[in-house]
Amino acid sequence: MSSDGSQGPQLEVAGSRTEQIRALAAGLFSERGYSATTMSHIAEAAGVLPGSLYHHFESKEVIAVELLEELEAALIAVGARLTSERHRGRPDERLIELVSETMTVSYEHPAAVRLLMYEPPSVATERLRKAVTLRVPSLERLSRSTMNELAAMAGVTSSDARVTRVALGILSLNASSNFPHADPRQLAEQLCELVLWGATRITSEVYELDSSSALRIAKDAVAAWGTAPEDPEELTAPADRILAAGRIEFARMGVDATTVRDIAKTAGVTMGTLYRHTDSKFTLVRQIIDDYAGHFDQAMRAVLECGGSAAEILDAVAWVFVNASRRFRNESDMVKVGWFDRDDESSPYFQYFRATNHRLGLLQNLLERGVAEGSLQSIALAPYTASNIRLFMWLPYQDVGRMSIARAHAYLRHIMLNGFLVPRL
Amino acid sequence: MSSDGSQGPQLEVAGSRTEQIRALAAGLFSERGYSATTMSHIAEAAGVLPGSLYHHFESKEVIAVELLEELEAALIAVGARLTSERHRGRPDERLIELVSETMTVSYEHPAAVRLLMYEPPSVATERLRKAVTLRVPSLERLSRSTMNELAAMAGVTSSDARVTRVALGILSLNASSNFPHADPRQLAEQLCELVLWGATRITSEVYELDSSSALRIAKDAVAAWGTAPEDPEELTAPADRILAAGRIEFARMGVDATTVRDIAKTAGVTMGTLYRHTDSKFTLVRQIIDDYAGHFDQAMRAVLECGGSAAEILDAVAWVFVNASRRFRNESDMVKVGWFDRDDESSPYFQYFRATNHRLGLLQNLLERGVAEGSLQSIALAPYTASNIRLFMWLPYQDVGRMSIARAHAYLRHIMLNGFLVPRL
DNA sequence: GTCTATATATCGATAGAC
DNA sequence: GTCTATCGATATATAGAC
Repeated sequence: MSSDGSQGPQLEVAGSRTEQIRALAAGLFSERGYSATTMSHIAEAAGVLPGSLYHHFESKEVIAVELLEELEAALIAVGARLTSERHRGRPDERLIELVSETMTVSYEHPAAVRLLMYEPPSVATERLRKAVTLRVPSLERLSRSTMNELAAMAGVTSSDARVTRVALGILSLNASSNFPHADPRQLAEQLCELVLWGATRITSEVYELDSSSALRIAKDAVAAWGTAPEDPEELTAPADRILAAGRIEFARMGVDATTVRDIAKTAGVTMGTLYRHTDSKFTLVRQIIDDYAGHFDQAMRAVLECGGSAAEILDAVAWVFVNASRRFRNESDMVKVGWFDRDDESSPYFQYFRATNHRLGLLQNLLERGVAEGSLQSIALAPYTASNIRLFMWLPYQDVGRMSIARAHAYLRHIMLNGFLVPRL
Repeated sequence: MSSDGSQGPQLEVAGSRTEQIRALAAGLFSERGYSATTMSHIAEAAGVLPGSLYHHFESKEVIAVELLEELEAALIAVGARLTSERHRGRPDERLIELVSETMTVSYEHPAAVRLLMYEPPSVATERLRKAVTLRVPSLERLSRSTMNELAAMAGVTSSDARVTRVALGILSLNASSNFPHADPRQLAEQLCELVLWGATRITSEVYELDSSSALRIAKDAVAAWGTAPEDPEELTAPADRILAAGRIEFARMGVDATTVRDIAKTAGVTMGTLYRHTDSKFTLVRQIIDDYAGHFDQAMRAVLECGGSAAEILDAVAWVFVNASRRFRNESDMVKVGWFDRDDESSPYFQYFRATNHRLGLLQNLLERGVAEGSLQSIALAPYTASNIRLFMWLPYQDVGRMSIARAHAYLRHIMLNGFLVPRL
């Protein structure tokens, strides 16, 4: 169009007004989230009135759809490029390349990544739902073949290969959310090294872990959580019904998209009753998160401070994580979204993330101690390792690989301590 | 529910708040029309804020749907009642009863009638569209059997019976719109007498009408209208394309619901271009209506003032009407909606309806002259007769009976001059 | 059942670049 | 003369809270 050779004005270049505004919207979406960003915010950023945005986009939602399409296109481009370079280099290097390139795309499209991974699609219309289910067959093929090659070399089961591949895919795409300021190459290398080679140096220790006192402490602490009666129908006290309803609805739709009316309905109470038992939606979120945080923190601290070997404690931590992501499935979904408000003191998640941060420090100390003791490899001291371990353990393996608690724990024990490349016995 | 015998407060009686507000909305819809009535207007009438209305109705549209359902229920009730009284009385009296009862319902549900007949359903969602296609089988059966009985008695064709039945149905339901303050019984009697027995006394005159000078004048005037090139695509001048697009869109969607963008799109021009050729949507409506009004008025006046016999002129007027409702089909649809603003000086239809009113006076004079001459029956002097004649001639017979111009004119000639009960030769 | 606040969206109309 | 981007006003609707 703009290269038709005539001397006419060539306006349809990259920086069209629509693209400018889309980019501004992307910035706001990635900072504040989709629902918290209003058309007025976007308009203000663009220096126009809200109504004027509708000259450029037919709705707020299509902005999101377009951003997701850009992300998809970028991933397809990476897939195409890497496919043409297939078989160049060693498989572990190619894996790092794959992860690194995906992470680079993640950093280039943080708004879309946030939309994709953190904003529950239940709120959206068909169009957005479709845009959110993004498929990149070329990248999937590539990661499958690379992991299978690695697995074949090392004699690892194809099941482990599959779970590990999916886990790496999630963590790669989430890079820009999880590590807002990291270098994708460096991050990819550290994550892959951790996963491929694990954190320990002495693999023979592994087989003593089942009887470690750290694990016993972890199991006791987890058992103390009890089981959550998740169904509000089964509860009698209105306050409990409301909390149970909140857990379900907040997790399902996201806190922003869940209305107080939704919760009242699920709880089987009227709005009036609801407001007699809680003072605000904010408080409700706080109660749910604080309850969860208390249980989780208690278990984690008991384990982290128990004085076992670094490897034993790491293994016990894995137990806590695997159990927490099931017992507190709803709460995990909530804090996943809340992650973006982690530094906002007025956020209901603020306390939770402060505690998380503190525990991350304890994990870091643990890793340092392990290296000093000689039980952990020095890779454990790389800047992102503690976070990578936490994120890797935190994945919902019940979905990723339809794994039972025992299998998920065994898998994590193996990956964390031996690494993917060591065959399991 | 409220008669459960307990001593609890019995609040859910007929005048619930929701019903009160629906009634207020009905009043506004019937006065100002559906699209011109905003939720703020309704809220103001109810003494609440606009948002509060959504406690009672999930949307503005469902208010309309509910009103239409009330109308439908009322008609079904009439159908049931009259069905149980079937075969009582003479068929002409039963016809009057049927029309009268339908008109009574029309007066009790003026808002729904307006929605049903005057607000084009193209703007609505599926739900309203469905509510607008209202069927009352019992009433249809009843009117069919009554008309067939009359037809059989008089030896009239079943085709005439069908067209007449549909025409009476439309005019009955529209009574509250067409005659805001009439008595339904009286109106029904006059309409039925006109239709059953016609306006003339001397039926032999009829067969001279084809060569009357009034009819020749009417035919010449109609021929002078030329044919309208309705498709904007075929026009080159932007101004003409815009007018043609306006005619189509305004008629299809109603003026209120048609946006300037719609017109620009149909005309194949941009908004900027449109506004260089017309100054406002209002002006566009005016231009279309005034053009139509000019053509129509010229023909009508030529005929009404031509000095033939009353019967001849009435016949010639029928020719003009039948042709106008085809040649100016779109404009007819527009003024049908505009009818409600007929007394509003700021309406684009104001001039048109002033002229209409003036012509109605001329028609009235004509009828009086006919009675004085002895060619028309004295029924022609009843208060609503001139209006009834106008409305009856004005019906779109191309739809009502899929009739050609010639057949529609012959039908009207027969009904107006001889009445339904005289068989056609 | 209502309030207050505010969100998304529509629409008539216009300014101004080209 | 045409099109892009915009304004200003306002509509429908939602949501938290009481």
